[in-house]
Amino acid sequence: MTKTKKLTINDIATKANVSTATVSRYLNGQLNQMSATTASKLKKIIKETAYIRNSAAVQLAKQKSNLVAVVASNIDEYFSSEYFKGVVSILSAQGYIGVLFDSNSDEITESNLLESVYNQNFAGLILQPLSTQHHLIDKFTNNHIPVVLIDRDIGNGDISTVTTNNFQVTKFAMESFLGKGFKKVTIITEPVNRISTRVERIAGVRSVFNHAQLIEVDTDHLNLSELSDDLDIKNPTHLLFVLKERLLIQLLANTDLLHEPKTQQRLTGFIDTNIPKYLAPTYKFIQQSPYLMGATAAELLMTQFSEQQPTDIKQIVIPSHFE
Amino acid sequence: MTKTKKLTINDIATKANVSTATVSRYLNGQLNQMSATTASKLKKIIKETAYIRNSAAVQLAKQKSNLVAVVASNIDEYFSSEYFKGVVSILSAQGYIGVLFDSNSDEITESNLLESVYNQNFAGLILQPLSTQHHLIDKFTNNHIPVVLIDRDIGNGDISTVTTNNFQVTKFAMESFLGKGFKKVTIITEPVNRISTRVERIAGVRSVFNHAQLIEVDTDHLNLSELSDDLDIKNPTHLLFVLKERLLIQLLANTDLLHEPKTQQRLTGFIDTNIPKYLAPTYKFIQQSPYLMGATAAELLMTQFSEQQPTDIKQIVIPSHFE
DNA sequence: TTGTAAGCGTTATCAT
DNA sequence: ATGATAACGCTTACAA
Repeated sequence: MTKTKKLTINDIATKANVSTATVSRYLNGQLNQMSATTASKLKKIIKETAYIRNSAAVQLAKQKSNLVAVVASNIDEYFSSEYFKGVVSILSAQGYIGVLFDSNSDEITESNLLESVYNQNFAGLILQPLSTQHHLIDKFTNNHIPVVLIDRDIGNGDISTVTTNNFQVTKFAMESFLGKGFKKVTIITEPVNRISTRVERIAGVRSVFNHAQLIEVDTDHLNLSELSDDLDIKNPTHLLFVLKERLLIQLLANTDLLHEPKTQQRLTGFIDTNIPKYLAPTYKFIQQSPYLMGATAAELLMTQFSEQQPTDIKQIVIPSHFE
Repeated sequence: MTKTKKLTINDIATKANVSTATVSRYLNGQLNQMSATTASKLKKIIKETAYIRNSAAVQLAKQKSNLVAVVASNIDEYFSSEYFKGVVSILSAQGYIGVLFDSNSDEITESNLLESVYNQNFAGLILQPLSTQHHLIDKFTNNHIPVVLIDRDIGNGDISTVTTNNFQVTKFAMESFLGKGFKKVTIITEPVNRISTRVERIAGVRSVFNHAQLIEVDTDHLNLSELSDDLDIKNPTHLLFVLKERLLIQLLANTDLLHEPKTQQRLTGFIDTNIPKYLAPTYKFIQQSPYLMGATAAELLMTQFSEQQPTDIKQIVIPSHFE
C-alpha cells in the first residue's frame, strides 16, 4: 500500500548518481557502453524501485509505435482466435503488442474499423480481408504502414499474403472420393461473394467433379428439412462437401445422414476444431494450420518493419491437410 | 501514391494561420472557444490533408494511456471471445482500445502475462483470473490502475467483479431434474482446483443432490470407455451434469448416451455456443451471457477511470438461464 | 564510459 | 477568441 508517485528516468538517474542518458542506455540494453559497476548499480535501483518506462514517451522519442492491429473477419470462428495466437506469439517476442479487431463478417464494419485503426497510429496491420476493395488498404501502404493479408487474397500483388493451398488440398480430397466411386458432389457454403478462399475451394472441387452443384446457405438460419431434396441422402455415390465447420457440424448432427450408410463417409469439408472428429471419429476432413499462418504473417510484418525500402513482398502458402 | 511526410499539428497551424493551441483546441472539441470561421477553416484543412494526431504525443501530454488489457483464461473458449467483444463494444465507444491476452489455462503464463502487462503502461485491466493469488493484482491497484475481475471471483472484496449466478442457476436446473424423478447426479468437469465458478456450480448441484459424485477429467484426453462404469448409462434416473461445453459435446456425440432413452434428457450442463442445441434440439442447457458480462465489466472500469477516489467497488451478477 | 541538451508532437496555463 | 510557451518522459547525437 505504498503510495507510489510516478517514477521517471530522472529519479533513477539521481538515485544512481548518473545522467539520464546512461539510464536510458541501460534500459535499451547498451550495456557495452558502460562500466559493469554502473550497470549493476542501475539494475539494483531499478529493481528496488520497480521503475517502469513511460511507453508514450518512448514511442514519441523513438518515433515508432509498438502496436499492431489484427483485423479478423469474424472472431467467432475458432480459425481467427487461433491465428491471432500465432500472431501474438511472434509479435510479443519482439516487444510488439497485437490488438484484435473484429469485422464481424460485415464489410461496412470492416471499412469503419480500418478507418479507425488508421487513425490510431498502429505500426502495422494484419488483415483477414472481407472486401476486395484495394483502396481500404492503400491508405496504410501510402503512409508506409506495413500490411500483411491473411487467409484471403484480394488479388493485389503489392501486398504480402499468407494463405493456404485451398485449391490443391480440395482437389486432393476430391480425387480420393472419386477413387472411392463417388459420382456426384454438392458443395454447401455461406454465400460465396468474391471471398477467395471459397472461390478456390469450389474450383478445387470442380477440377475433379466438374458438375458439382453449389448451395449457398446462412449458417444462423439453416433449415435442414428445406435442404433435404438437394441433399439427396439416399444416393450412396453423392458426396456433400461443406466449406464451413459450423455448417458441417449441423449436418453431422443429423444422425440419419451420418449413420445410415455406416460403411462409407458421405460428408466432409474444412474444419477448425476437433469437434467434427468427436462426431465422426473415422471420417477424414481438411484441416488448416491457423496458428502457423498467423505466426508467418507476423514474421512477414516484422521483416517489413526492419526494411527501409518497402520491397520484399511475399506470398506464402501454408498447406492444409486432408486426414 | 502521394509521398506523405508525417504532418504535425504545427503544419496544420501554419496552413490555417493560427497557433498550435487553437488547432489543439479544435481537435479536442473545444469549439466554443473559437470563432465559427476558424473552426470551419480547420475542419477543411484537416480533412484535405488527412492529418491525424500522434497518439504517443497526446498520451504523453495528457498523462494517460487509452489501452486496456483484457486477460482471458483461455481464448479457445467461445465464452472468452464473446465477453471480449462485449468489453470492446463499450471501450471503443469511449476511445479506449481493448487488448486481448491469453493465460492459456496456465497459472505461470498468467503470472508472466500480468507482469508484462504491468510493464506496458495500460490504463486498466480486466482479468478472468486463474490464480487466486491476490498479490498479482495488488501491483496494479497500488499504482492506481483500475482492475475489474470477470467470470471468477478470488474472494477479494476490494475489487470490482462481474460474475454470474452459478449457484442459483445450477440449483434451479437441478430442482427441475429432481422433479422429473432423477435420483443420482454425476458432475463431470476439468480439475476444480479452486476455480470459483466450478466450486459454486458443484455446490449448486449438491444443494439438491447432496451425494452427487464428482469426476475430474482432462478435456484433451477424455477417454469415454474408461468412464463408462461411472457414467452408468443404463440407469434412467442418473443425470450427468457437465461443467464445460467441450466435454458436453463429446458426451453428446456418444449417440448411445444421447439416443438410447430417447424420451428423457439424461445429460446437461453449461454451454457457450449453440452446437449442443444442434446435437440435441430438445434438451435444456444452462446458458450464460458473456457479451453482457464483458460490457458490464468495461463499464465498471470506465467509472473507475473517471473517479478520483478509488472507491465505488461493485460486485455485479449477470444471471444465466436454464432453457 | 559518461554527460549535455536538443528534439519528439501535443496539451494546457497564462497572457493578451 | 487566440497566441506563446513550458511541460510531458524519453532518446540520441555530440561532447568530453
